[in-house]
Amino acid sequence: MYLIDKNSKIPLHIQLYKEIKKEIIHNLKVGDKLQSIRKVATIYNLSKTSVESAYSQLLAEGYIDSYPKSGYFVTDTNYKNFKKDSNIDIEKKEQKDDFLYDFFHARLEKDSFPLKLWKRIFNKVIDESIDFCTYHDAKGEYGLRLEIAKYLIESRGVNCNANQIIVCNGFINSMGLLIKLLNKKHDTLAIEHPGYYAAREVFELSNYKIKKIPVGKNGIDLRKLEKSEAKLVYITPSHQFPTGVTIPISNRLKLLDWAEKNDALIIEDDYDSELTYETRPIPALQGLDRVGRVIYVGTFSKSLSPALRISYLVVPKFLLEEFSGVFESRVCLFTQKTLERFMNEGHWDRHLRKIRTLNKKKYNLMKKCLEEKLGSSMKIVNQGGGLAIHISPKVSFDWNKLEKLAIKKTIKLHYAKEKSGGEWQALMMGFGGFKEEEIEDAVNSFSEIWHECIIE
Amino acid sequence: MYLIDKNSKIPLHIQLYKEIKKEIIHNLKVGDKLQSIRKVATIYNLSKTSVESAYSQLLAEGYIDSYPKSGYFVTDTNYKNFKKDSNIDIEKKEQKDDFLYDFFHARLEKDSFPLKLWKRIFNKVIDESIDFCTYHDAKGEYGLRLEIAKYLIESRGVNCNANQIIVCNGFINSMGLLIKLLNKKHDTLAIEHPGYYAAREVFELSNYKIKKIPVGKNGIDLRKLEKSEAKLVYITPSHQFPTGVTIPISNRLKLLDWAEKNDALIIEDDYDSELTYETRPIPALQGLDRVGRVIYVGTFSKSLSPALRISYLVVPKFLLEEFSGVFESRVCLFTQKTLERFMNEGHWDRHLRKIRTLNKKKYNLMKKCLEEKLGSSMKIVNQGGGLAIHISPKVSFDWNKLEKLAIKKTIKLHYAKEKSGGEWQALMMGFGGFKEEEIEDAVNSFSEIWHECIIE
DNA sequence: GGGTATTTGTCCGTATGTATG
DNA sequence: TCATACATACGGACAAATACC
Repeated sequence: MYLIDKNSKIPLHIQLYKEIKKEIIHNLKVGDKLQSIRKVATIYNLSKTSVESAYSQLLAEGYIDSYPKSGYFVTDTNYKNFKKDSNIDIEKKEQKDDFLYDFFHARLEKDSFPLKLWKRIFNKVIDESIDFCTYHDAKGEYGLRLEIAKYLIESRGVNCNANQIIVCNGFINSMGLLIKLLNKKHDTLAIEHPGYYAAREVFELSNYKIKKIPVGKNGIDLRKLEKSEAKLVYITPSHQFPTGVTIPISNRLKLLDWAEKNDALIIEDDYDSELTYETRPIPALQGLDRVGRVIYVGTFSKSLSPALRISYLVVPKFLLEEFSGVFESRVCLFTQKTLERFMNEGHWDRHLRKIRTLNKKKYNLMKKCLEEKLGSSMKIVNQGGGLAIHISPKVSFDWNKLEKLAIKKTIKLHYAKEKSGGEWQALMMGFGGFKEEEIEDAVNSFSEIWHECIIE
Repeated sequence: MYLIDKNSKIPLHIQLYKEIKKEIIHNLKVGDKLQSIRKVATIYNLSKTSVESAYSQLLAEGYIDSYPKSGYFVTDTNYKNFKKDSNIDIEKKEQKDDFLYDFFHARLEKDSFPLKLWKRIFNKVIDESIDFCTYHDAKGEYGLRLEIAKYLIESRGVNCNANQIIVCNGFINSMGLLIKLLNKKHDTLAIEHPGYYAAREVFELSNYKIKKIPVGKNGIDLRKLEKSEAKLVYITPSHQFPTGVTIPISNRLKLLDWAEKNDALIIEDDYDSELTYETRPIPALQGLDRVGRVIYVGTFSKSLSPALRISYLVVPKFLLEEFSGVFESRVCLFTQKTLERFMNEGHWDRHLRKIRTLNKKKYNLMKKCLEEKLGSSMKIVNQGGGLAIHISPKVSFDWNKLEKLAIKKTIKLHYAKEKSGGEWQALMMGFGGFKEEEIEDAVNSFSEIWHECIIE
């Protein structure tokens, strides 16, 4: 006896389908005959179509077989699987630690992702019924690569075409791919010091030897780079991480010279180019490269959403062939197509303009608040663009106490501790993750613990 | 065959109306019966209403007559001369290097991806406004990992919990991650021969030494595996690729013994487990493992869509810590969340049941067609599950000619050429990518060239 | 045991409700 | 508000399998 509720919101054929499925799983044996469509329709006062459609769903899912003009019979494929009687020993989800304020520089403001828009575009994309059943271009969808190339040429002065773009799946994936390409020719990486730790770690994990090259006020020390004899260097020329310095044009040319003479390669990470708000943004180093020694690395994680998992490489043409072979597309096709359309319809440009304006406002506010609250006890170490203001104390200061107090107050601070040449210790007061209206409160909270650490 | 463009701004019923009108004028005779509304709706994936409305317009304009409960028939008033040669703007389809028939085993039937459903669930997910602005769990979303664990436990007999699952971004990415983990402890991989070339290539690319171990009728040769002294082996125990053999329980236990004694690891690739249709599927090797020597590899590419880029690893607990650190989430959050919900609401189970049922049907049809068309000139090499029937000629046969003819007819054939022990050459007649109604035509076309290659 | 009435799956046309933009 | 597209629900027509006389 099936329970069918005519007043339920659940359609009749679905109700019936579920009831019969239950019956098959619990009470019926292989080969048992189901009641005929007409019989069920009569008994439960349903139309034949409803019953028919319930049966046909069960048929499609393999619960029953149909023998035309004869009846429906329970199939032999309803194995009880391997279900253990006990429920899964679900271990507790690891508790994510949450902070009151996190001064990390490369955070995105909550709700900055254009959800509504993304939804609309996604729906358009999915209605276009692309072929989701075959494998796709290993470098990423051509249309998306084209949009990225257009953007890079126009906004970053990069010199490339769509075929040089490879869509990856986040910064680390980009680096991983690169390493796969290079590891037959390179085993040593030169990297700025202080520099981006995550890049160093990826290469270290792949057993690269790391040569730390100091960073001066004109960026990486070229003489020491030359002396290191490395043939591969990772740099952040537009805004050095974490110092924020920019390599001037003269040094850029020297760097390219170095690469050409030594048959070396330069990995240019343009990590925060989308976020800065200079009136005259610095074009990419790659655009100056005439001989194909620069590999350009970019990402949408910091400007759009880290949850999308889209980044890209721009590789010199001579390296292109190496990417064919076992490599495969890395990013969900829906996401690629949606981003392609997002860019193509101009939303990307609009989005960037929006966050740039916002970041400029936030930078000014952050600076004002810091100066007001910390006043003469602090000096600002770097002033350039970027999403953080680096400060250090002008007075005797107890760094250890600061760390402890910050933990106690659940304020996450970020230090630039590495030493390059002389001692270099600063706090990176990032504002990327704060909303405009949060900044004052955040600085206030920080100011309280800061002042406690000043040694009289 | 009507051309219906779902993207077009022209309403579907209008498009259909025009197409049918064209058909009536050019190809149909008075009294010919049109296909039923339901049939057309199914074939072109339209709603019955759209078709009905096209038909009713044709009815109104006198192209067809309706005989209720019986069908629509072409009337005798279709004067051919009033038709204007209006703009024949049928767009050219992009010419992909497409095959007439591709007998690859692991293809998905076109349109098998549940687009509508996916769209609906995606919209639900995006309306929940998750936090898209922070970085997420590096192993993959917890909820999704839980769903995968539930599925693996119940349907594959895998012994795991959600924390052992790591969401990756396709088979090669899974392997890449694994290699990163292992390369400090392993440099040699044992692999079945013949075996899955893509797995071998990934390891080769990472400079692994490869030991090819022959496959017998009980799967990988255990004695030779032992003699190889490898400490890492890649196998496909449920359906060996490409021979289709299954490792029996006795050998599975021996394999696990070997791993335990030699402190070795087993990579179990369960690549086609979702697709097969045996009444009693073979549980995973991993489920027998009591000491944590098995790494289980699975994917959604073959059962749902390769465009999603979702695969997963199940790693033994002792390896888990190694995965923290620089690794980062690999799959678009939207996609993860959508899949999580897709599984949670039971659609995954239903989807699997459907494709299994379909595959069973297709297997039977394929076998029947092959036997009918090739008859005594062929013998079936393997009969087990899987998505291909392996055949080889029983008569003198010109393999070279077959290859050439296949190219000429744009039929893509797949060979199992590798020799293991004795000569072993077979054609893998895969049916995964065909729709049910295509199989007969595909085999017919193949049969034509097959017979030309028989040497009298 | 052979013809006939009934049952049965399947295909069909139609009407109405509902979500979407 | 309106058109479009789809989901839900109804009952008729048909041919083959089955049961019955």
